[in-house]
Amino acid sequence: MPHLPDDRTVRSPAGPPSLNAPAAIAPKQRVQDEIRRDIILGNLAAGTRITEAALAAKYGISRVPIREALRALEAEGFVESRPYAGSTVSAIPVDDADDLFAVREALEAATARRAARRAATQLSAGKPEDSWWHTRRELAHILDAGDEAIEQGSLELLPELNIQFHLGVAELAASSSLTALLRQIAGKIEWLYASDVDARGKQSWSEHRTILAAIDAGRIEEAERGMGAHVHHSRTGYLSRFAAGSAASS
Amino acid sequence: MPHLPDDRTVRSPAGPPSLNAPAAIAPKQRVQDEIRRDIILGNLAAGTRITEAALAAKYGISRVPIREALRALEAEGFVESRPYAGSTVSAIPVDDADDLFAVREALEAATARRAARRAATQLSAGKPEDSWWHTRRELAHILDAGDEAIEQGSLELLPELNIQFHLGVAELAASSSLTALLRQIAGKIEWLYASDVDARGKQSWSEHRTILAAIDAGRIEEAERGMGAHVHHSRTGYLSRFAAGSAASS
DNA sequence: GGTAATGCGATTGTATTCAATATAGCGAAG
DNA sequence: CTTCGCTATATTGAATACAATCGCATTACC
Repeated sequence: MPHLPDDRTVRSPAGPPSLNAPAAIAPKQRVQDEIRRDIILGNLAAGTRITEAALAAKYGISRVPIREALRALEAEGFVESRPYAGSTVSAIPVDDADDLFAVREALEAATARRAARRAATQLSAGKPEDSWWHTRRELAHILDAGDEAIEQGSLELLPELNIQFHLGVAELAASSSLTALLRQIAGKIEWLYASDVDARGKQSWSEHRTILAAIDAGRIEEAERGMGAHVHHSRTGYLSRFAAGSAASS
Repeated sequence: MPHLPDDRTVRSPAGPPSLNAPAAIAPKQRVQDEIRRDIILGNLAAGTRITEAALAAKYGISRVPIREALRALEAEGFVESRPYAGSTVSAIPVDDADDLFAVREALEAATARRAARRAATQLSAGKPEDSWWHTRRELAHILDAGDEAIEQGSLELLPELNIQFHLGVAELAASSSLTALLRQIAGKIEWLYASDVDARGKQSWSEHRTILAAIDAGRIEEAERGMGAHVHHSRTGYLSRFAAGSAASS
């Protein structure tokens, strides 16, 4: 964790507790993200036994938030738990890669279409909701950040930005069900791709602006087809690179 | 602890504590299922504010397992929580119905294909794993129970059996990722269908045997197409019945 | 010597208690 | 009369303490 130089056990004694932004994320959320990150990056190998006490000691908090984080990660499919038997790190779903991409293709095409339809509605009404503008602004920032990361050669930032972009589109679609599904799948995709961080995404990042433009203009069909093709490119790219023995047959 | 109607400290005085089946399900799991059931059946209306203390009092347990159950339900999309602001029952995802069915179609076609491919492998190897036989036997029971329920006119059993069948097929596919996704979607579909329990499934139940036969025989393509068509029938049936204003366009 | 019962340690599940935060209600100023 | 600010209470988040359960090693017994 090189980017956390400050001691995180310090209780932020100075400075306002929270102005308007909930900047101080809850410890539960923090450890959840941290553990998931460790799993995705391979710091926690599949099958590793996880004890709550060890995590509690590691992060300096009690077991209660650790438990909730583990339950959330269990729901996300990163750990598996049995009553009174503890939790273990799940196996990387490499066998499911092709199917996960297939589901994601249908899912993201749906979110893009919904987002474009909502944008068209907002445009015709002339009175966009501010939540729409908020998400739209975030997406612009994400696209800029990705371009800058590519220019500066810091490609390690792309995977996270990629997820944020796709989740942002799901936000524009204003469908909590689809967003939740995408979040679950995106985690797995990220997990699959983690070992090939560099070669990924750079070529497909530019497609994001095209997709977002179609959404903005309310071109429903174009947004749907564009997103479907985008995910499909990612799928074929992954399969050609890793040659997963999954069903490319028939 | 003002009053404890039933004495939960009693330790099942008669009978062995647990033979081989973990019959005594954990309270956490029990309340989770109970709350989800209440939400699906409409006993808890959308937008209802849920307080942990009330649930703890209702079920006679402390807040800790209640919290974990709520977190799990949050991950499943049935409740929404904000830090320090409590949880509320989510809205029925009626607007997402069409998209959910679309995703489910891709998902279940994938699980059916995987299941059939696995069956073909097991057949050619001549040495099926016992986990496969276990799930396969459960599926037979489920199909029989469904037929019997239809004969006896107790259609209220069909929705649960329907979910169990589809989850069973996912089990045959031996993909925890896809199973988790299907479980999440199935809950939503069940939620959507809850108001129309009777008219549902009876006509499509017979398709299950055809699909399972294709899986058993290892006819991969037939299984995939059969399951896809099956889900598609369900989709059009739902849309024609409820006429959701979702995108039937293009 | 092998097998099954049993005690022990480790770990998870639950209860209780305290701290942090948000929301509702009230009062005062404009 | 409206609106802004503040306090008061209710509710969630976290920490500590206790109980229940599982796995394993030891040991008694056949």
